[in-house]
Amino acid sequence: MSQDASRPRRSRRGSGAITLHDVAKLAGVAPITASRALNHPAQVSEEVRRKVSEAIARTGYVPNRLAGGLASTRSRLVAAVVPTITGPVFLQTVQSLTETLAEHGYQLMLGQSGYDPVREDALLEAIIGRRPDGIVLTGILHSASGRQRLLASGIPVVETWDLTPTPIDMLVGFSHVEVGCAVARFLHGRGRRRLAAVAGDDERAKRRFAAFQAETRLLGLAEVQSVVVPAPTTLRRGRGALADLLAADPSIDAIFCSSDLLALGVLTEARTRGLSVPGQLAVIGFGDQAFAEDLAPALTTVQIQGGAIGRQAAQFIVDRADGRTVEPRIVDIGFSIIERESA
Amino acid sequence: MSQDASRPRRSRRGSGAITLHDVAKLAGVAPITASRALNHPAQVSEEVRRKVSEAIARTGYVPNRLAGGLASTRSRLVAAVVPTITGPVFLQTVQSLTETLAEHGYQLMLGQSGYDPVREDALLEAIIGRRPDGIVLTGILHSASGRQRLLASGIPVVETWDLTPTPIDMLVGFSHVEVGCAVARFLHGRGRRRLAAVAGDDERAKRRFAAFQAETRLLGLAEVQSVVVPAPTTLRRGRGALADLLAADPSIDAIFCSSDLLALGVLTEARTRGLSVPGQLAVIGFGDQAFAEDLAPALTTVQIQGGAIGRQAAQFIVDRADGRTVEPRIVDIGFSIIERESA
DNA sequence: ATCCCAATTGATAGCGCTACCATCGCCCTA
DNA sequence: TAGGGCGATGGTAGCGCTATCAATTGGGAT
Repeated sequence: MSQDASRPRRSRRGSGAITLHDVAKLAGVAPITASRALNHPAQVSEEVRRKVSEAIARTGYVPNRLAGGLASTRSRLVAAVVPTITGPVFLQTVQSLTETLAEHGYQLMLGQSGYDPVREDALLEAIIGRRPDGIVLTGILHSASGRQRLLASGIPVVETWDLTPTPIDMLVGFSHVEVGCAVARFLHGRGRRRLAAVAGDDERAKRRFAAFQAETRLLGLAEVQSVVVPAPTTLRRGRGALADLLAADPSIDAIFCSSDLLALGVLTEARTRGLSVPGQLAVIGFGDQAFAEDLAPALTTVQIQGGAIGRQAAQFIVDRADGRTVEPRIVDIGFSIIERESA
Repeated sequence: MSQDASRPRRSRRGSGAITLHDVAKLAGVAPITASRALNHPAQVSEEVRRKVSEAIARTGYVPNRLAGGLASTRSRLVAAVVPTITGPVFLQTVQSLTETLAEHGYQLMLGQSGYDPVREDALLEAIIGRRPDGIVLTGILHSASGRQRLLASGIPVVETWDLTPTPIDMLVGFSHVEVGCAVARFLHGRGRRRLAAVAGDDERAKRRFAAFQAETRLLGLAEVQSVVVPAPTTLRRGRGALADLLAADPSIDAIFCSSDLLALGVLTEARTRGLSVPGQLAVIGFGDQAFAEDLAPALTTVQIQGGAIGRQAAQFIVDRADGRTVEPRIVDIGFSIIERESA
């Protein structure tokens, strides 16, 4: 009787929500048994499972994953970092990443690194503080200090959309160098001799461009005309780029664009100038956005399986979280040139 | 001496990472003081602040937000739900949402509801389980049971991209009905008399279309020709839609498209058919995507300040989290018709 | 000197959950 | 019958942090 007489010294805080204890009480089992019924159903009897799920249905209980994560050191949260979500390039990857993770009970945290290294650092801190079970980096060249922090955090990291010999941890991507070479050879094979390029000013686009240029030289063609446009690549930049390119050298007969949107800009500008594509000018894009195949002329472009990248990245993280060893840790997803009408 | 002699009965688990206790010890203060130095710096002396930040720098400590969230019932996590991230419509909103939240120390969790109500329910459960400080719903008509769950969770909810008299909680959007009416009047004012529409089959697009149709009748014009295209709206659908529309009635002189991408499809198809825009056909889009202004002809379209929606939604949630009362809880962000060349 | 108040700092006790170990039957082997 | 092994359940003790209250100090005000 007296055990209850003295009011608790401090007031309870808590959210007031239904907890696992409430469910357990209602089901007539110990809290830990209720926990097992949810997380390791094979370990409890059929009857317990039934009673617990009944109690959950009756109470509308939703497990507190913060508490679960804290106790088990598994947050079931995965962070994805993109430069900016409005760039359409990584969307497919983010989408399939989200979906694949959801299938395994993981939730995606989205971070935008923007173009500011200070923000990038703050973002990393915010992410690591949430103790995600994995971090997916897409299209970002992180600072050395960021790399250091990621390493120190011990969180599985998947870098994507690139291929480097020394990944932080795991990697799924493709070779931008090979893309550049392949496009140069492709255009050459189509009889084009005066190649030009519109390159975004991000690291990867530059690498594609450099390889494109190198391969062009190897093929004994004229020096590549080029313009570099600041990120993000837009239709407008594409229009402007063609204008600049033409002003510098009206004889160009092919253009490799750093993105499909840029290519659409080039196509648009070419049309307004009465330049026929592919007759006078071949145009090839990069990304194979959904709209590419339905343009007039249909856009020839480099296709990257963005969805496959996301799925593989998710798989990497799930495997790692389940304690499986991930081998090999580098997956080259490849690319292909989709021949349509524009080149 | 003996206090240390008996080993702890059970092995420690823990992540092995630096904790606030380690930092506090190094700084020579109590853990709670170190906590305050971080979270309520005004409450501690200059010296403590200095010692603690020094200890943090030396150890590379990153606070565990799961633990913090559990203890304070404030996760500093905000969930955003979009139908699919690959639809470009909400990107601007998601971007500004992420950014604004980041400025206030919040992180965004992204969920895709897809088109499957079962997944929607699972998503809601995953979200609520994380105890976010707010949930932003964009462009989704959630099931009644979902609405119920959100209400029961007590988490602040912001619905966006729409205007309903009975929001779950807070709302920032605009009237799709007004958009439909305004576009009809706009086209009428431009001398168009045989209006047509390409509508996506989501709830909002249908409402815009219905209003467009109603207003057309009010203006005494001919019945609106229309096609409904399944989500997601793509360039291809736009091309097909124009073909269908023309087949049904070659005399149409204006088309209201449910998205800019659809409009681009219509523009593309019109061009391949030698139909002049805006001469023979006026085209008006919806969304004012970045590319709209640089098309040839530049696309006349309905502009929605997606970024403003995201910012306002973030503000709502931050205000609520800070205990401020949010009033009014409904914000009409409006829209405007951007006149360019296509209509 | 006495009291009061504010400013600092600290001790305590959880937040809601799960890892770890212990316990309890029960059946099987010897 | 004793011992061993296994499956199911429970008790305990935290995960790393912060809300709450308590204690201490150092001035003013009286």
